Amino acid sequence: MARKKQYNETEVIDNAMRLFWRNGYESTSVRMLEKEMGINQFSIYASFKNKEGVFLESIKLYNTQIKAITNTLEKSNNGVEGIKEYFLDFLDFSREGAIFKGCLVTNTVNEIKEDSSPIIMAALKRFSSNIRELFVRNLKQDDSRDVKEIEVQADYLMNALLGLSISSKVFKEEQLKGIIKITFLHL
Amino acid sequence: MARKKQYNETEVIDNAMRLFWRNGYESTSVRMLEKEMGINQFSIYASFKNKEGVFLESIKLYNTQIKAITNTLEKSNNGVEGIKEYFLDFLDFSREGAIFKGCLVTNTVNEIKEDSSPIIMAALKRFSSNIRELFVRNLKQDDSRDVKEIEVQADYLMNALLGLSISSKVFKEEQLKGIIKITFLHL
DNA sequence: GTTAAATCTAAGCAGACGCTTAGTTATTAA
DNA sequence: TTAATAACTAAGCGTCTGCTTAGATTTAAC
Repeated sequence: MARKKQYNETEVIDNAMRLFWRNGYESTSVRMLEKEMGINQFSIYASFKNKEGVFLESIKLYNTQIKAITNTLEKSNNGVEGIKEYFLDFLDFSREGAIFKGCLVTNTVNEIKEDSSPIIMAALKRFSSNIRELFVRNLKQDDSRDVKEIEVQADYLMNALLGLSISSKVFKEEQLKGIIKITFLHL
Repeated sequence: MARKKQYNETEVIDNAMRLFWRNGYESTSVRMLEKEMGINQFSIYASFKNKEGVFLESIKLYNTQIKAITNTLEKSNNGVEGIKEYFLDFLDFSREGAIFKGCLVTNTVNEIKEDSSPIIMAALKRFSSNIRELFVRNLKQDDSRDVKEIEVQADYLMNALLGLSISSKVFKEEQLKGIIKITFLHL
């Protein structure tokens, strides 16, 4: 029989994901992935088929890691307050020290052209639609809420969250806190 | 003496800008610019120095074109209502038929890495800071407004606008209208 | 008409891209 | 210990990148 893989796939994908996150999809080269993942190009292609495959696995891992936050949202019965906490947790999750990297998914949605990478685009849309559904669920917990308004409010919250992914790269942390405060003022 | 340029610089930049807008900065190649601008690579480099130069001129032109919208904002005394109109006008400006291209500046901020293109990044920051100042100006028109809150509200509005640049690529037009409506509800 | 200068076209540079192939090394079950 | 097999390294494939160079063409002042 043959020898076993000398590396742990989850570990090398974690490195890949962090690189994509910092650097974007297109401008991350396979040579860079090689160095960051610590394995040879051949091994990359053997394990993940191609660059797109590495990215899809990165999204999966990102999803798993962000689950720690979404889980508290999923299990909370705090309605709007729970969503607000999610916003703050997300900011914490998306930072590396003082640097905010935004949301990996949002970054990539904004970068990728639908027709050049339809598989990636589909994965990204699935991801964000899941979060929107969590917002809807939490909004429904508040009985006083107009049912017809809930969908619109979920869109509004998604818009604010997408905005934060960019704002966090430009604004100071204090400003971000202010933005979140106002976003939830009238909900 | 020598012959004159066979092309109008503003016209070819208009074509370049539209291509950057549709396609992003990095993934727009000089060969693509050649075809879209309708002039040879040599002429591109002779007139604009390099790809970065073409983009900087594109931003300038974008700025000029969006001035038509910001001017009404600048001259209006409608306070918050004026800003709301700006949001709607921006959506109209950023569409090409049924396709929303987002804001050229926001798209690029999200794509570019600060240390790889500092000149471009500086130009982009200048642009968005100008818009924020317009928001502050309009918010101040409303006397009942808490002065300390104005800066935070301007950040909040910028966040919503940045969000719209992405949302418009993902959500339906009806949803966008709903988002804008709620964004201004409590202001 | 001549000359000078700036335009134009088209070919090509070095380097980076995603991905593959050839050949060596290590590991496992018989 | 052997033989099979998969992971490894390293070199290289064709194509594209931003940018330059060489040479022909056009224009305008003298």
